[in-house]
Amino acid sequence: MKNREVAAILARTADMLQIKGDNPYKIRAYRKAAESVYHLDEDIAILYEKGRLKNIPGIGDAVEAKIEEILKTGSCAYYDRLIREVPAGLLDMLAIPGLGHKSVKLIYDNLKTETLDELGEACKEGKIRNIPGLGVRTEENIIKGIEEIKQRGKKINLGIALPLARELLDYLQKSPLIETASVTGSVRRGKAQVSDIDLLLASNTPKAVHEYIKAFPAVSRTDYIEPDLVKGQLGREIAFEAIIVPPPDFYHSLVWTTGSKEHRKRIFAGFDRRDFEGSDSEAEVYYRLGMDFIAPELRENAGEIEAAIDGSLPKLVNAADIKGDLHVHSNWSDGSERIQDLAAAARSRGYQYIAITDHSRSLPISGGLTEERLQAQGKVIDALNNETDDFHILKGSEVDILKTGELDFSDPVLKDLDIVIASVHSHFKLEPRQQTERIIEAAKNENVDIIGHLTGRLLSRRSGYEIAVEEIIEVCARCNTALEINSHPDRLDIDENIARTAKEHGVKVAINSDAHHKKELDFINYGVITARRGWLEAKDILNALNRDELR
DNA sequence: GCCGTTTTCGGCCCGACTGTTTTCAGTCG
Repeated sequence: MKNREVAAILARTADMLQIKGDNPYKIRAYRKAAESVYHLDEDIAILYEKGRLKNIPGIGDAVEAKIEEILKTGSCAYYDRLIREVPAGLLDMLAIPGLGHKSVKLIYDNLKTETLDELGEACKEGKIRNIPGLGVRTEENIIKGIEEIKQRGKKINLGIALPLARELLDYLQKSPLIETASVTGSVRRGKAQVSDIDLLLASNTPKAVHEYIKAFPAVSRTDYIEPDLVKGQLGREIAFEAIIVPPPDFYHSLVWTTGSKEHRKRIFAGFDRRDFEGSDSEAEVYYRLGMDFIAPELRENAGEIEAAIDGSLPKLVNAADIKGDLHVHSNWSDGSERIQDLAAAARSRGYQYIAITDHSRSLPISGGLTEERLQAQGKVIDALNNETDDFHILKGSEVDILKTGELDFSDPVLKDLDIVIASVHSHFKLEPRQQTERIIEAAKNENVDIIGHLTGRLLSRRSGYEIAVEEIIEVCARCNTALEINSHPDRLDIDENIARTAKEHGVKVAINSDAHHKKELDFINYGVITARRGWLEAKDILNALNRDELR
């Protein structure tokens, strides 16, 4: 049982209690406990064995007992009882934007609709508008929300898929039955969302490999087996495929299965599988194809084949090129760690600098800083910087772009900071023209260095706001304002396409973690993958600069 | 249900928008 799964049970407990209309503070307690468990640095099972669960903030006697039960049995009686009281479909309804726990309960009490489909039907029959407190707009909103959910399908964010794929890969690589193994498919190409996890294995004993795969603890089901293929499920909802090939075919198959389909179709046209037998690397496969090695992230038939033939592929940015993180939240706003602890974590990653960029005052839920507190924070940072020469904490802010395009701090205050990220956190539904102007206004401010999460998309939850991206990029190019690749796996915003456009216009890109916990500094890897998919090189990246160059 | 450098009981981040109302509850960030 992983931290993530324990956290999910606690979070669903909170959801069900909320639908039932239980004590709001109890609900918040469960949410907080779920958050804490999710962000633990250590394995919760190990903490439990050491008897240290109660050291976790937000976990007291009651939740401790439940976690103990969950670790031992996979669930707990309290949770099971709630499941019987609250139909699972009601939790799905919470994914509809604008529909919260109260409305879900209200609709259920009146109509007894238990699933998304039933709810959709009720809307179409005009039954929602008859419920006191709800109206036609709510009805329309629900229909739209359900459509969006259906359209998204069952895609998984890379942030979930990649760690799982690596875990399974680790396990497979330990087996003497398997000569070589790799993650492959869309996960290997680093797509922000994938539909399944694919692995490629080289082995002469596929049958024994089947048994070995089935024995992996996270494999919950194997439902399709052929001599060279195992299809199944990891955990409760993630599909995987393990493709088994004879060792001499491995690298050809790796190129083949990594895809994309369009890339594969074009490069292998006119070739035969036998042309690649015995290749000892992917580079050799590409060599036999008459072109340079193409990094997996580029294999989308977006010009990479031509570039590989004429030797003009970009030298893609690597994680090792990143010299610091320019977007991190401390416990001065909604982060959970002290500035010095974040700095220590960044330093141990080999960074030269970190920027503390807490929220500004207009975002009260996040504990946004007033100008006075921002100045006080600056003094704390000065003092920390005085203690060391080989690492630097930059004074920054993630300042809110207000509805008008004005910023949440005055220019003199911003001018004093080392780095300013301007981001939209409110009024997502402005007219496209107004929304575009609003961001352009911020990008033009000479104190703004970076525009944060440009489109505001949240993968699987919310599309970005409607803006004229290219127009904003042109302004950024003129005003020397950078764009952010927000590396949070729920955002990956800007995406690879916008990143590539930015590069073409000469706009620098900052790859930022937006960490709220020191552990989340690791998110940067997803940002690097996205940058690579956008053809970016180290010279395009703001925080690939050394500390002195950056300043 | 958690927590405590005045508390083992009585507190527990907040402000704005939306859609429903006709003064406000629900949702969001």
